[in-house]
Amino acid sequence: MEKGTITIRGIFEDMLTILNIFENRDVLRSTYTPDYLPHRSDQVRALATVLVSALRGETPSNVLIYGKTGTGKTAVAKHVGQELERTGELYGIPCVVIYINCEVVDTQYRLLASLARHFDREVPMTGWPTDQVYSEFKNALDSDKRIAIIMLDEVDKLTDKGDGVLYNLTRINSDLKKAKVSLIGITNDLKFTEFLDPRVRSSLGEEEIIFPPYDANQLRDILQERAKMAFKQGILEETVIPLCAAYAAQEHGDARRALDLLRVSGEIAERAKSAKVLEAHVKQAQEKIEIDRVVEVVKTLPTQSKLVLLSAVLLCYDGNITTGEAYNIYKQMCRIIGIEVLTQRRVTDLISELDMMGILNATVVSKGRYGRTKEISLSVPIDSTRKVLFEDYRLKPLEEYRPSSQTKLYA
DNA sequence: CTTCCACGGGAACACTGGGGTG
DNA sequence: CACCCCAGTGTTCCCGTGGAAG
Repeated sequence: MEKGTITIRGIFEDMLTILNIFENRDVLRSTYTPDYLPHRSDQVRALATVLVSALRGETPSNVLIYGKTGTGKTAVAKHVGQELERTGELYGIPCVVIYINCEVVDTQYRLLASLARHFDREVPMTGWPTDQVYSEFKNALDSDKRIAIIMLDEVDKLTDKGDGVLYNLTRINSDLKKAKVSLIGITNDLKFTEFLDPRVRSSLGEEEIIFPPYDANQLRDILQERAKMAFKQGILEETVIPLCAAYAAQEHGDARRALDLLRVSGEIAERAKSAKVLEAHVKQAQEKIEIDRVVEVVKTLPTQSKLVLLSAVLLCYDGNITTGEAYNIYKQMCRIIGIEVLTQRRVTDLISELDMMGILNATVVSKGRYGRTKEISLSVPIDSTRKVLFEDYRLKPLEEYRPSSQTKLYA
């Protein structure tokens, strides 16, 4: 950055003269739902085929939708849902589509509560017994003749006790006099059903729709489609879109990722005052996205997890880390900054969580006579992680801390 | 075959933030 | 108001278990 000698005068003119390469940047955001979904007509048709019976006054089968992230599950489901409601209105058949994202609403109570609130029933955030909320919802729903489609996005995120609600919901039809319910579960966890109560599994999975990942060609089509709306004419170098598509195809064909990449590439080009978006910008964007992701995740970690991560960071300089060593360092650091020390049991859980988030890599290794441990390695850039960790004021005192070698197992 | 260490499942508990009731 | 009920969450405690070095 320059020193504080910038001239204020003219600064805005300067900024405004930057070529605005975007026509409409929001088109590239993940919140934007396009009207046209390339390469998904099979899935749209499949879902519509199931739901059409609602318009004939029958209860549609429950549906389970599988597919990795960014394969268009949510977009398709919402789209078909809207279309169903619209058509229902046209024909005078009351269809209600309720969309719930279980990543936010992730407990039975909250799920039932938000369903009830959808029918304008007042339910407190907490406090009631669950069955009371359940019957509140049931009564509200049953007050009229209608068909309700409940879409549960990311059902797998419903925590362990979640299958209790699912079980109730799949059986709710026998309790209802006038209304009918059918469920649409959306998940990106292919093994989700293995975990489920068999009764729920068979009922929820009456119909299954698979969303395969996009290949590079399909991603290119999608990007092309959006780029037309997002950028001004002739701004993109020809290789940009294929490159974005190729990168994203490597990451399990995630369309969201591809769009992000394209948008960030554009933003980088814009900031570099380039008249065109070049291949190099895409490469920069790829790195930036990865780093941003890590920084964001690490920053929002709870203190204890940060501490555990920090001990891994400090240890990773001398090769592989085992839980035992990491735990010792962790303990010392807790004492230094006066934070309560968690049990080893808990710490292994925290490590597993970090593993899940892709910050660490932990694999169980058996060292024969010397027992069994998890071998930990960092899977993120060390230095930026360190930096982010020390941004937390509670960890600040540890900046000088060096793990003492007395913790080595063999004396 | 033994031995050793941490893994990881499950139960139990403490605590939080809310409600209803007398 | 005091008191008990409830769901949810984070934690500790207890314990059976894996598996290769010795």
